[in-house]
Amino acid sequence: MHREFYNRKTDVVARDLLGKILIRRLNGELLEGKIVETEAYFGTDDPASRAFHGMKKYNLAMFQTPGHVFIYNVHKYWMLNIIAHNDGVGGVLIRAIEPIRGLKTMLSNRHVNKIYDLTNGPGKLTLALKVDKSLNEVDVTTDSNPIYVKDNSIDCKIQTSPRIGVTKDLPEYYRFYCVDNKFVSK
DNA sequence: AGGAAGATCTACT
DNA sequence: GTAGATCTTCCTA
Repeated sequence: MHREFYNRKTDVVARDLLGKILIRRLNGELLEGKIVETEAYFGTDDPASRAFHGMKKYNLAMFQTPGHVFIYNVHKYWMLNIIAHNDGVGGVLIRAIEPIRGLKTMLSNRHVNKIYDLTNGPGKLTLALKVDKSLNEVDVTTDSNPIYVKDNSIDCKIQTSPRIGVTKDLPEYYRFYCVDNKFVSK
């Protein structure tokens, strides 16, 4: 996906990322999944955002070029975000993917047997894809990188809801997911 | 140096 | 449905 895709309003990009293919290059193998659930987070106006308290060492990626990855830790798990904004600051949290390729490796990375439990949550999918802080600030618009996003036609009905797990949410709905998809988080 | 918070997950009832 | 585990980072001293 080209840079301009991410250089738009954060919630628009979050919605448009549904259906796109997330690819992780790991030890010469490609692990792929279709994005089926996302959330938009903004800058200093969004109390749930990691950028709410301003620029810090750990959240620098949030303030930089759209199309890069921002990785943050919460409760022992790594969260995968893609920076997307034009006027201001923002990022898209990848909350769930539908595994397409490299199932065997993902299952062993997670030590589970059931594919519906494999990548249906932000902490689960980063474990399955072996994503951690070392991938912070990687550019997902470059296909030779260890993690990137490929275009794909949208083939799901989109639904919105309040964001999950946040203590101080905004009044608008900023969670987007594919209706009736079995790989969306619960 | 210590405490608290957090965009979570799992295992149990 | 609720509790507890667990880790990275920040804040205060």
